[in-house]
Amino acid sequence: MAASLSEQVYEKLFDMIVQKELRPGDRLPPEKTLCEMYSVSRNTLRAALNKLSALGFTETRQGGGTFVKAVDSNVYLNFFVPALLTHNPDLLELMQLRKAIETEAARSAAVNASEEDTAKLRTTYEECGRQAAKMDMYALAAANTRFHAIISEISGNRMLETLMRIINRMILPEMQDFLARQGEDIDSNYYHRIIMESIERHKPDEAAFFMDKHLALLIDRVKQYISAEKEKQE
Amino acid sequence: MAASLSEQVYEKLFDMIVQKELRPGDRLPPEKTLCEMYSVSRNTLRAALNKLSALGFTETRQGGGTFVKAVDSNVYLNFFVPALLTHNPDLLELMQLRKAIETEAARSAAVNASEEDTAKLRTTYEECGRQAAKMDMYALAAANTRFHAIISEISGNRMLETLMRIINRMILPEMQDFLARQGEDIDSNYYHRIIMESIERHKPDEAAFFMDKHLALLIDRVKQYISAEKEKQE
DNA sequence: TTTAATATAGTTGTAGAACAACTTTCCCTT
DNA sequence: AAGGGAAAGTTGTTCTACAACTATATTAAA
Repeated sequence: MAASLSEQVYEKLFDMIVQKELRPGDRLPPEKTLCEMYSVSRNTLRAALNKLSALGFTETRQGGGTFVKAVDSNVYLNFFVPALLTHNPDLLELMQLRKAIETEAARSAAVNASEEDTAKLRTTYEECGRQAAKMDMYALAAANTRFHAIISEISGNRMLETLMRIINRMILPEMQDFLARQGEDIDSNYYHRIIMESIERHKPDEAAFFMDKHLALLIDRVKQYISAEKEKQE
Repeated sequence: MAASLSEQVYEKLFDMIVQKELRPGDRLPPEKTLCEMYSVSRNTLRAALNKLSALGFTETRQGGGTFVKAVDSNVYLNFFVPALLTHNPDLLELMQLRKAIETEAARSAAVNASEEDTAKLRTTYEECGRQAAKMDMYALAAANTRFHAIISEISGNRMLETLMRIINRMILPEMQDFLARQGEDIDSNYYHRIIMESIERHKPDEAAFFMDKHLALLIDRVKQYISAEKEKQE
């Protein structure tokens, strides 16, 4: 079950990009040259380049050349939107992934947080309180998301931060609907406070523990909500 | 700034899939027919099909045809990968992400593990022991990776599992080098055992706790190793 | 009749040549 | 030195041909 030729060429170019032999901004050799390098026809080679650019690794300009792209994750979010239309994303799996990442992020945040960081976090925490008081569930969900996003920023780990941004964007609409129908969201405020305080007091294990509990509870609520919806339909 | 022809064709086919005119499992018309439908050459059409399949919407079998794929969460990971790879993560950030995901995976694994699962896990655990005894550090690293991969499989969360696969692929070469220079790896065996036993006894919090400690220790070791290397260079 | 092997037609993968569309480079004119 | 324009270079598209693989239909055997 050998992979197709174009797939093999794709893998090679992919590896070169991943291994930083080709860096963002670099221009790939012209197609003719690449054809000779890999001993394939131009059709085959172009299929490989096509895949690279479809996945966002490269960008091709007619007459100009093919360039390695420096990707910011937001570009990919645009691709998500249509993808979401074709499939109800498994919300629970996503939320579990989120729990994994945020728990670790909270731990690191408690280690790294500066005065500035905690001030920003507290501001957003208070914003959440205001929106909750106003009972504006959509604004509340957005503020909650910001609160969590800030923690992942403070963590200082760009990978955690980027993944969180992506996951949040995927989850947010559904969470907003969920919250709007629930009508209220009391516990979040409590947990947010003790998570924030743990971070302020530089207590990594505490922060991680509360974050884990906070999100586990949220997942349970969503589970209950989903199964209640199912019963309603029967 | 008109989009290229192949891009236009891609958009049309994409819309048909999103709008459910083409449903998962459906076979697209043969390329010849599609060429006539859109009045483009086969190369151009194939560029469009290529993009669809690169993004995971379709699957093409040589001689068989092109079929619409049932989009599952793994599709989203196609978008994660570039974001992950081009962010130039350093090893420590990756390992922290790994710690986050594996800790959560261990927790779920302890909930879900069947008899079969734990048997498989134990087999791999023993394999690790054999390689350690033989002092074959490269084989040991590979076996260790399998051990962890199995846990993420048992978790039952496809997102965790796939992310782990990706991360492991990125980390493995560096971990092999690290282990080879360290010369030995005693603690892993101890932690693997208690993690495995926690999963066998269906103790989620225990499994998570030990996994977290196991990987935190590993990260510390790598940190020491890196700073020692730096000193050596001065 | 059913089944299995085989031939046939249909479909995708790869190759190569040719030209169109667009960009970059270089040279010439001013 | 600056601007304009020709020339060379590069990617986009078309066309033809064949290889590699699959699905279907036909035929022969049980």
